[in-house]
Amino acid sequence: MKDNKENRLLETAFKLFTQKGITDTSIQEIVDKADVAKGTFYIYFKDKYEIRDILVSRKANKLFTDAINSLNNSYVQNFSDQIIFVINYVIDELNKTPALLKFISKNLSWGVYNQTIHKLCIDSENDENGFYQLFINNAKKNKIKNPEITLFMIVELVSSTCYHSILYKKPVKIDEFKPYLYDTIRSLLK
Amino acid sequence: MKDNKENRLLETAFKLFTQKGITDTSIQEIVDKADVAKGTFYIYFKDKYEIRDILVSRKANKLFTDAINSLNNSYVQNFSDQIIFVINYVIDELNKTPALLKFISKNLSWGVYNQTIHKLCIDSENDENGFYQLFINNAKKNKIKNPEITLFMIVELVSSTCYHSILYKKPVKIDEFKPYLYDTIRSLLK
Amino acid sequence: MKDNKENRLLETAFKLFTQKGITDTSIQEIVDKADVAKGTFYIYFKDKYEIRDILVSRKANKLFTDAINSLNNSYVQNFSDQIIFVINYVIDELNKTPALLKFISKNLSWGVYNQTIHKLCIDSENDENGFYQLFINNAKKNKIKNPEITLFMIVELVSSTCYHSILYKKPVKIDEFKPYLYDTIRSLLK
Amino acid sequence: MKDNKENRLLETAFKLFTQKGITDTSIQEIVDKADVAKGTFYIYFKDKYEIRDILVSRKANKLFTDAINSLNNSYVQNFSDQIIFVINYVIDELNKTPALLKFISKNLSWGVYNQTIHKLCIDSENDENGFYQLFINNAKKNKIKNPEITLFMIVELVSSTCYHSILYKKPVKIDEFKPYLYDTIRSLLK
DNA sequence: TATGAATGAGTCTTCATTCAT
DNA sequence: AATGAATGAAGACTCATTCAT
Repeated sequence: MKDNKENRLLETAFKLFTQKGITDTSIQEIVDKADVAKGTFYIYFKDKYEIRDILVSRKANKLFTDAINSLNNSYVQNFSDQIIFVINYVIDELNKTPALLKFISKNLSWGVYNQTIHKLCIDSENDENGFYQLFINNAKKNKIKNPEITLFMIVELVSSTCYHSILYKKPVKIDEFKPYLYDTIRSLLK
Repeated sequence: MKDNKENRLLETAFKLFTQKGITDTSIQEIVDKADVAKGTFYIYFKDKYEIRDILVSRKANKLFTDAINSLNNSYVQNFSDQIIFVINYVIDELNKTPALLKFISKNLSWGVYNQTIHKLCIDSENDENGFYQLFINNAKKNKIKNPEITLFMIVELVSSTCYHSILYKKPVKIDEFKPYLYDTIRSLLK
Repeated sequence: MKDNKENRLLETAFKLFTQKGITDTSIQEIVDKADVAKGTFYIYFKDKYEIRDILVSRKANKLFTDAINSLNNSYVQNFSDQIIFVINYVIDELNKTPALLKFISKNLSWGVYNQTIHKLCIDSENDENGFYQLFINNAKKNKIKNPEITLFMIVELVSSTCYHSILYKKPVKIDEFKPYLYDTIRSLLK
Repeated sequence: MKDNKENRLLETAFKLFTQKGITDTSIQEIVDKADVAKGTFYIYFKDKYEIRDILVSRKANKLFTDAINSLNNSYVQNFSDQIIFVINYVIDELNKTPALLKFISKNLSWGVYNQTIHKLCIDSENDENGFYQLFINNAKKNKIKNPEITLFMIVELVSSTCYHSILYKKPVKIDEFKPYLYDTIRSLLK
């Protein structure tokens, strides 16, 4: 990641967005902390919201790619185990950086999520590489009736419950919650 | 509900909040559409966010109360059936008014939800009346291991998936999605 | 002083004016603390500034009247001693209630002061009673060249220096300052 | 003084402050008359009161510096004469621009005055240059018992009486008043 | 590319004043 | 005489966006 002005703006915006929310972050603040002139912002971005979308996409992509890469470097073969491996990787990452969790959750709508997933798939040369492909392909082999709906439920259940469990430790902390979550996922994959 | 200025402000704010979001709604707009002077707003509310909190609480309370009342007027006896009855009632209501769904979802955090639930319980004369009590009590009788965590997963799964299914009809419409959802809930209650 | 609404408003306004200044005191605050309706304010007073003027006049009048009465009850005969007696009385009173000093100083312009003095004179049945008459008459007897200008200098010197000395204890406290002040006044009266 | 926006704002604010007082001058009015956009005001100043403080300091400093410079260019040697020379210079200046007198008087408290005087002293290379130093040093040589208190009385007497004499010509015009004032000062310096 | 002074529309908030009851 | 809900003008302040350099 080069230290050019564009990247400085992106990273500074990310810090501020996660610290105080998008609404409470002004462009003035971003350019000040990025040590860049105000006009420069408008050379690279249309407005605050463009920078937000780029960030969500970047950060989410990296998270998924890392998870898939990690899976590929492992020797996990069983389908359910693979899915839970990926989910567990992502949960652990988000548990390390709750600010990232908050940011992605607040801004990663199902639409954007789908786009992101879709992009990951079509961007990867090999169809097998993406999480979506991994899931759909294997789901068919495992005779899951409606893979897309099952994936939808898993994604929503995981993201929604972990959001609260990680950020507010309610009703229990994430480590305590994981067994219940993974049990439920396994039962959904049968 | 009387047509006094306070209520006009509340209802106008609700319309605008659901149409364009809280951030993009100005107090000027609220008072203009409510046909009330600007100063009048500040007689009744501290700011935009106070009006939001009152609305979330009001609307959510009504939804749950109506659902429980409807259950009490029915003859559904089985625990799982009761839970699904309540959920189905709420889903149908929200499906009729997607704006309400959007508004509550965006603003009803787990904390506020818990408070709302809690209030519903302690306000009711009979302990059995609230949804939370209904769930916890029956869950024990049905030997569910950790009722609170199970409820948490159900609530998050339902709210998160229905949000997308109702509002964006993705991945499928709510009517098509219901069977999958209720199956999953039943399996969680075993 | 009867506890009617008019007096409640006056006394409440005085408290607030001395505590936080006139600009920072709203009519709302006055009526709230006076436990009176907002409209009632406008029955008795035109606006904030009318209440201020009434207060200044009342408070200043009382101060001077008390001082003169005290002088009349004493056996001080010498002219300089009488003047200093009155000044000392006023200084001691203001030193007890610095809020009153601040309030009067900020609002008792030379014009209003003159009016006040004038009123005191014409309102009193006996010409000899007022401070102004006391000064002018005796000054002539004592062959002071220009009594009015001398009084002007004394009044301004006393009010200006005591304001700082009492309120800020700068450059010295009032008790330490008094000897210098009274010496100067005596030399002005020669 | 360059005709940039900052200076235009300062000078416009000064005019308005002296004409109608600070409270009755709105920022909108300042920027309108300065022919500058509203936002520009906030680039240079935090609020109305920052602009006031800058103005008081600037104007008062200039007045004192000019007076001292004028004294240094003269051949007045006697202590009392020097003090009266400076006072007379300042009175004449303020008499030319009563608005400046009003503005400084209302805002130059003893504290700020002292600071201003102090600054003038420590900023000058030669200790003898400031008015305060001039006074204190010579007062000692002239065996004045308490120079600081004497200066205090002179400053307060001069400012308070001249304020009324210049602005309201009461009880007499400044030219008529000067002899009495200077006599009093001379007697204070003995 | 890069700058940052300047803009001015837009927002929140206060508060003196009115008036129907 | 008393009320207090309602008004809306007026003010402070913010900030995304532009543009001449």
